[in-house]
Amino acid sequence: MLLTVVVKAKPAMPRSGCPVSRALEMLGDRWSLLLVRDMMVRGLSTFREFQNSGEGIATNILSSRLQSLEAGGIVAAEPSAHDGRSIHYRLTEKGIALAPLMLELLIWGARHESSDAPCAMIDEMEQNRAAVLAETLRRWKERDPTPLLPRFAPAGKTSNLNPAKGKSRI
Amino acid sequence: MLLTVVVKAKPAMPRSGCPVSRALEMLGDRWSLLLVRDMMVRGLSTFREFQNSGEGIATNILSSRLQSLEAGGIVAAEPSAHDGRSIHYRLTEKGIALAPLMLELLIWGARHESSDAPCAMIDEMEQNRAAVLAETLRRWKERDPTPLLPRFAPAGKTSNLNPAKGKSRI
DNA sequence: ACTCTTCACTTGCAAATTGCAAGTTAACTT
DNA sequence: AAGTTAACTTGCAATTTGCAAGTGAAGAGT
Repeated sequence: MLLTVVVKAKPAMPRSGCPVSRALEMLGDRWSLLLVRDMMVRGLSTFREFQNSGEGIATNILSSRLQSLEAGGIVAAEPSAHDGRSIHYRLTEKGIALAPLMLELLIWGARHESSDAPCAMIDEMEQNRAAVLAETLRRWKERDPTPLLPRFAPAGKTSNLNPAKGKSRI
Repeated sequence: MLLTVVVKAKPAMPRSGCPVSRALEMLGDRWSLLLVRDMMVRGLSTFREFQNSGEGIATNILSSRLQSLEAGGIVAAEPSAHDGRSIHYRLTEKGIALAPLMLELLIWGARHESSDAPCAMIDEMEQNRAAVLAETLRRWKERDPTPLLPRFAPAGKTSNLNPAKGKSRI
């Protein structure tokens, strides 16, 4: 049948052996890290959820990115137990290992580009990096889909990070 | 004269207010962070140096990316004092603030993608994040162009990070 | 059992971006 | 004064992206 899988344009060039360059080969585009974010901090896992995630990714691009992330060992796809149509994409260990990077990206973005993230939340995360990462890892391990962060666009509710009232002492 | 500066395709879409998304609008491509890396840890600063940096960026793309980074306030261009042709690109505060992100990217890349970075070096950086970042900041402030990291491709020499023999106690 | 949705993708195509090679201009060097 | 170098443009072909409209299999509703 000779299936032709055209995933994410890796058109020859082996680039340099610099780890930064290698990492960017996989993640250096507009969408890949956004999908990782959706899985990591917003608890999304299906095609449909990513599609409605709010950034307006085209379905063909979404499909292509999911494939390249899977090919790169960052996400794993598993069929849903309750719905034969549905597929759940989940971060692998390699994928969840992007958490520190994601956190720094988030902090930098909030500090230096205009964003809807409240300053207090960013302050808190910046001062409790380890706790945030621990909580992120916990969610991943326990398959806890509760969003760690709100969506920031549609006047969402506040974060789950503040230990004030929440049950989890992060 | 109506100069038309076509910088880096930001073609309308205001995306979401998520800080991660905003950060990726500026940095989410194959080249931008590579240029930041060149400036941050390899001490490069001129067009020519970036061009010969080893990743094979095309000159028109390089030009376009430098413009977008400048427009985004991440780098600043200043004419060379000694050579009227030459322009030095230097990270701004906003740019050097990407250091933690860059470090995590480097660590992740080295750990999870094949790279030429020696494990010992990565171990060291991972355990001394704060020191590495402090040294990076110092270099930036003092305009010290000595590479913090080697080029990893052409069998370069080892890092400047190891305090064993180096003068700087990081 | 039959129809209507929903889910996860494809496909076709136009528009935008990228990469390559070949200029161009002003500033050194000899 | 001629040649070289730095920093870019320009033209154009090859990719890649984005949009709209399918497709096929699995569930839901009746």
